Order: sequence, then C-alpha cells, then structure tokens
Amino acid sequence: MSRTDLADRMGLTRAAVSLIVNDLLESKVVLEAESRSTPSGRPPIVLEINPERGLVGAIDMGATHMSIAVADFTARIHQESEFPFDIKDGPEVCIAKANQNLQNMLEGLGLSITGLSAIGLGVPGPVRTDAGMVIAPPIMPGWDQYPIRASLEKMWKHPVTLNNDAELGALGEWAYGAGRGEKNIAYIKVGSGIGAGLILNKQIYGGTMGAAGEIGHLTIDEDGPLCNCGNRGCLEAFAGGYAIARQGQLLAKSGKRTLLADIQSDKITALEVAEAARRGDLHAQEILRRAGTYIGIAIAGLINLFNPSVVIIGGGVSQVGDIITTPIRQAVRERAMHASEQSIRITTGMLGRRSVLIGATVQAVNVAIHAAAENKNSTSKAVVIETLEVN
Amino acid sequence: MSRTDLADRMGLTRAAVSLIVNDLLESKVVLEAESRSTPSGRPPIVLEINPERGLVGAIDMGATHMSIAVADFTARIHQESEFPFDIKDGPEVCIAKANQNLQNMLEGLGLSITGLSAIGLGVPGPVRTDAGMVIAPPIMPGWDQYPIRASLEKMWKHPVTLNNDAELGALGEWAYGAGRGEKNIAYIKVGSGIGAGLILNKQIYGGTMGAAGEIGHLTIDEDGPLCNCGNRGCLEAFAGGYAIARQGQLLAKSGKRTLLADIQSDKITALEVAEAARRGDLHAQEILRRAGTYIGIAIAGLINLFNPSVVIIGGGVSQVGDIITTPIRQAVRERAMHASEQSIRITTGMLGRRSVLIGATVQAVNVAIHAAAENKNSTSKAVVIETLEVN
DNA sequence: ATGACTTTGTTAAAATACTTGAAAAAATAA
DNA sequence: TTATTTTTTCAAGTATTTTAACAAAGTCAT
Repeated sequence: MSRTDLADRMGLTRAAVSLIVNDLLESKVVLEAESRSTPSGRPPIVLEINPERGLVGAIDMGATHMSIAVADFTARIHQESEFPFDIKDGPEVCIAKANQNLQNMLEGLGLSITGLSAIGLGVPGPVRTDAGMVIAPPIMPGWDQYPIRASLEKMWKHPVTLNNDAELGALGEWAYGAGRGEKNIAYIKVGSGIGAGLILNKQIYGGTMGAAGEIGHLTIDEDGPLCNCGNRGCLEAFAGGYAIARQGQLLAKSGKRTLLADIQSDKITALEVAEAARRGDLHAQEILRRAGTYIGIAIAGLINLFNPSVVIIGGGVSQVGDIITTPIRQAVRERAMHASEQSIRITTGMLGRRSVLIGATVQAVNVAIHAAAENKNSTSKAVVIETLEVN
Repeated sequence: MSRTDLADRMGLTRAAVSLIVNDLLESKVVLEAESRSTPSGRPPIVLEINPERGLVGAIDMGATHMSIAVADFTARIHQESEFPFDIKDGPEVCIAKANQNLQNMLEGLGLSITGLSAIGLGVPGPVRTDAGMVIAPPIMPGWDQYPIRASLEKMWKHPVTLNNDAELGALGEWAYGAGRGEKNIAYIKVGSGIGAGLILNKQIYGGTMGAAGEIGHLTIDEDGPLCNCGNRGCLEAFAGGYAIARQGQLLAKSGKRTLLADIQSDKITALEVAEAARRGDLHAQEILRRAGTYIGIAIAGLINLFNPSVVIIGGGVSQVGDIITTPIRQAVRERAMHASEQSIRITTGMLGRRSVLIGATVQAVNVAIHAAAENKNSTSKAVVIETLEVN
C-alpha cells in the first residue's frame, strides 16, 4: 500500500497521509519496502506494518478447548498451543489456566508478559466489548457479568481486548483471510455449536447486547429435535458438531456399511464423521450433506436479511471443504433472493482453525498501536485502524 | 435539547457545541425556545429545529399506491395525498405521475417546486442510495438501473434522495416514532409484501447491494405455499397482505359464520379481513393470529441475528394492533435466544401509514441542511445529522 | 540522451475543528 | 446578599487537514 492508495481509501489528501505515515515510520509501526514498478509515473513506495515492532498475545477460549498464541504486528503467529479445558469451570479457574499457559509459552520464547504490547481474548458468549464482560451467556455458567477484561488487565498490567469468538473469526478472515477488503461479511463458525460473526461497514457488529449472530438457534423446523437452548428444531440441533456426532453414532450402530462401524460408538465425534466422509464413506458424506443443506437454509436467511458480499464458513466442520460447501451453496441458490444471491460469494475460511486467534491478534495489535500513538505527540489516532485494514 | 445535552450525546465539549449551534442559529436552522426550569443551576436553553426554515417533499411509492407530502423541517406534514398507481408502468410513467401530483399539491399550497429545499423518495426495491438507482428489483420491472435520482434532480433542479421504503419506515420511526434514541432497530413493513428496514449503529443499513432486510422471503416451511418469488414457504406467502386476502376469500366461501361472507369474495383484501377481525369475527382473527405467529417466527430469527433493541411492526396490517402483536410476541418469546429476547421491545409503529413518508422527509431535511451548511462558511458539517437525531 | 509526460511524495502556509481554562450568566437555596 | 449549581460564552491554543506549489522518480517518444 502506498501513501496515495491510503489517501484514496481514507478520503484524505496525500499530504495528510504523508504526515501521518511519517509519524508512524518514526515510531517504527510501519516500514517502507521496495518500490513497486508502474507503467508510468513515479513508482509508489510500498508501506507495510513492521512485524518486529512488537508482540501480542491471542487467546481463543472455546467451550472445551483453549488456544493461545504469541504473534507479531502482522498477525503472524510465532508460537501456538491448544489444550483441553472446560469453560464451565468459571472465570477464576479458566483465567488462571490461560495465565499459566501463556506464561509458559512466553518463558519458552525467552520472554515475559512485559514483552507483549497487548492481549486479545475471544470467548463463546455474548460480549459487551466496551464493558469487557459477557452478559447472560448460555454456555458459560459463572461468567455472567464477571469483569473479565478488568481482572486480566490488573493481572497482566497490559491492555486486554474482549470479543465474542465468532466476531473475532470474522475479523481475522476480514483482515487477513477470505474476506479482505469486503465491506460486509458474515463468518459462520460451525463447531460444537454454530455461531456467526458479522462485519458490517468494515466494523464488528455485535448488536445491542452483544448477542448478534446467533444463527445456530434459528428455527429450521418447529418439529425438529430438541436443542440444548430449550427450543425445538434449531439449526444447531441439526447441523452442529454435537448433532453430527450423534448422527455418526447412530450410523455406526445401524449396521450399515460405514467406516464408523470400526470405532467405538461413544468415541465418535464430528471429527470422526468428517474423516470418514473424506475417506469416501458415503453414509458419513450424507450426514454432512444434510447438515450442509440445513446450514445453507439458515445462511440463505442471513443473506436475505444482511445482504453481505461474502459468507465465510469456518470452524472445525468447514475443514471438509466441498462436501459441506456444495450443499450450502445449493440451498442458498434455491432459497435466497435473487439480487443478494447473485452477488454473494460463499467460501471456506483461509485461516482454518486459526481465524479466531488471528482476529484476537488483530484486536490486540489495534489497541497496541493506539497506545503507542497516544504516547507520542503524533498526528495519527483513529486513522490507525484504517491503516491496519489496508494492510 | 440544550447545548449541554448535545455535547454529551455527541462527545464534544460544550464550547464546541456552542460554536456550532450559534452558526445553526444564524442560518435559522434551529431556534431557541423558552428555558426549561431545573432544580438548581442555570436553566438550559431549549433548542429545536426551526419548522419555518423551509419545506421538503416526500414521496412514498408502493407497489400499487403512491403517497406524496409536503412537510417542514420538523417532519410535520403540511399536506398529503395518496392515489393508486402501478409501479409496473415503469420509471417514465411513474415519475411523470409523481411530478404531476407533487406540482398539483404545491399549486394548491401557493407554491412551486422552487419552494422546496429537497425531495425524499422511497421505492419498494433494493436501492443503491449512493448511485440513486435500484438494482434487480423483484417487483419493479423496467426500473433496473434506471437513473432515478439523476433524472428527478434534472427535472426538479433540487437535491433528491432515494431509499428503500422499509428503510425509510425505519428511519421515520427512529427519528420521530417508536424507535427514538435507540441504537439498533428493525422496522417490519407488513403490506402486500413483507420487508424489513434496519437502523444499525444509528444509521440505515442497506447491505452490500441495497438488498438487506428481505425478511419476507425467509423460508418458514419448505413445503409451504408457492411464493411469487419462485420459492416455497416464504413468510410473505403465509402472512403477506396477498396471503391474508386469499385466506379471507377462502374463509368467505367456506360457509363458516363470518362477517366476510357478506362481501363479494374477490373484493376481499387484507383490509377487509382486518376490519372483520376488529369487529369481532373469530375466524378472521384466527387468520391474523396465524399470520402473526409466522411473522413472529421470522422476527425471532431476525432478533437472533441482529439483536436490535426494538422491533417495530408497521405497514397496513399492523393497524390491527394486539390481534397481531400478541402472537408475534409469543412466537418471539418461544423461539428467540434468551439474552436477546429479554431485552427486546416489540411494538407497532407510532406513525401509522406515514412512517415511510416521514422517513423520506428526514432524508430530505438532512440533505437540505447539509446543502445549507455548505453554502455558509460554517463550523458545522457532519454534525448536523446528529443534531437531527437528537431532535 | 533529452525533453515531455505521468504519477508519487513533500513542504509550508492557511483553514478548520476542535479543546482548555477561565469567566459570565441565570437560576435556586441559605 | 452571598454561596452554590449548572449552563453558556469567550479567548487562546492545539491538532488535524487542506491548499497549492514543487520536487522526485520513473516511462515513453524522438
């Protein structure tokens, strides 16, 4: 990105951008790379974020697993680890575990917490980002209104950001993945549950209470199976990881010719079903195809309401690729309005399992750069977000 | 609203607001009213928009009826008229009719088009507001990519704004109706068709192609009745005005004890069904109750995805009040996620049939004030929108 | 190679949009 | 009357951006 490109995107003059960029250069947030060649005229000086400007922490708390990572300012992950835990243990225990593991990782890198500029955290519940807490989370007992950000900032003495995990997946894919440069995207996280993260007008949209994007609990069929939210026929009850696992278990016991028959029934998770499908198991493929159709129905609804330019399928189940995206696309084609459906792109995420971590990194880098800009008597400020966007 | 209130809402200092407001006072956009009394301290000077600053035109093109109005800067409608027309006649004919009727109304008021500061227009299709045209509209044959705003501005030599009608309904209710001061609202327009207008983060959200809010084509039941969009089981096919009319016609012919039996079957529209229901016809009430349940299912989906703070039911059918809102509320209570459902308010519009017209007025006043601010060497600018919001 | 052309980046002065801190104004309560 | 409270204003200063001119760095045609 050249200064001129930035000026165009931000609606400023080149002169203004020049001043801002020179400040950022001085504070080493961005670097000048080699010039690009152009058909005519002075070649632009390519600007990029300085990876060596600093490091940030990223934490992705799921329902049953936690991932933590240390990454640089370009969101490149230097070290990463994943381990099982249980969000139901409540904030104190979970935060202690997160701290423990982050400290261990830092030690391994010859660093301490002071080596990080900021830490980004994602959790599987409705987040009030400004307040730094979750409100009435369905699957996070004990976390309701616990001051997550405040207690982490007190412990680490560094800025912490808190977001919903699907939001961060959307942010990650938007900044560095399949949604780059788009104005409105939806990221569908198909894991044990199903949630959507929304970027609208280039910003995370969380809704009034942080509870936007609950696509997993759209009613697909009022007479459908019971969902653990208490209602019937939610998408999640048809196509979530648990639902897929249960169908795999039933399949294994059915006596049909399937690769899953070799596995002990209660060990079958969505992962095993996906693996069997990939290896050609027609029955397992059928399970995923059906799940894809249901997800597609819900996505068609989302498209009709939001009209995004891209829908990105992420989360564990998305790893199976075409087996699930094909029925999704077909269901959308059949059910979404023509105008929206014509212009939509439906794709799997480019960042795989890492999209949430990378989204957390983006948030952390954001606050880190803001903090750096505050310390200087610089001309930047809100501008920095755009700088990142443009990266 | 005092200067101090404005400062708080806009995140500026009182000094800054004072400067801006004084400019607006000088250009007669706002007026100082009498001071409110307060328990202690200097009483604030109440500011309000000057109704006599100017007039704007507002046009609401529906599928089969057009409303036009002349209103002042406080969105008070001075004169209004409604007449049948057919959007299918295409842009030239419809624009000519709009012009004809607006000119007549202005003549009746002793005015001409030069007496208007701006004109706001709403149409029932996906609008690209910036481009001033509709893209691939389902029910506006011949309008696709026709330069609506450009040709109107050429004809009238005044600024024209173009929006989707449901968007404008949302804007109207947000600015002067049931959604005042809220951050995220959805306005559900239940007319012949069913569409939603969205205000997110205090701004109209139209989606990537202007096709957001198509709630009428959410799939409620894949085996449901055929919709004129080509799919099966759309909400509109269950609960739209046409669907209600058809059910009323069937009811009339069924031999059941109903007020509709007295009316010639092909003259029964949704209006007659609503009227019969209001007069106590149990079968007609049942039709509306069922429609309400379906609408509620769709709204529950919308709430799960958007988490707005208010959902406003507008359009013709909403006039029946509780008969329809009660089943809607119940369906939402049963199907929406707890966190969102707890905080939501579901209500009918405060502006009745006029919400779209008032939304069009708001847009027109907005551009008019902007234009006024551009002419002056004033300190205002983007600020003006906020001023309006606060009204 | 030279000059014409194009596009990018820089500079200094001016304009704009605020903030800061103090003071004035307008009421109530003691 | 004086103290208190809150709103509004004023004047000076700061921060951010534009304007308009210019310098820099390339290509292209001759």
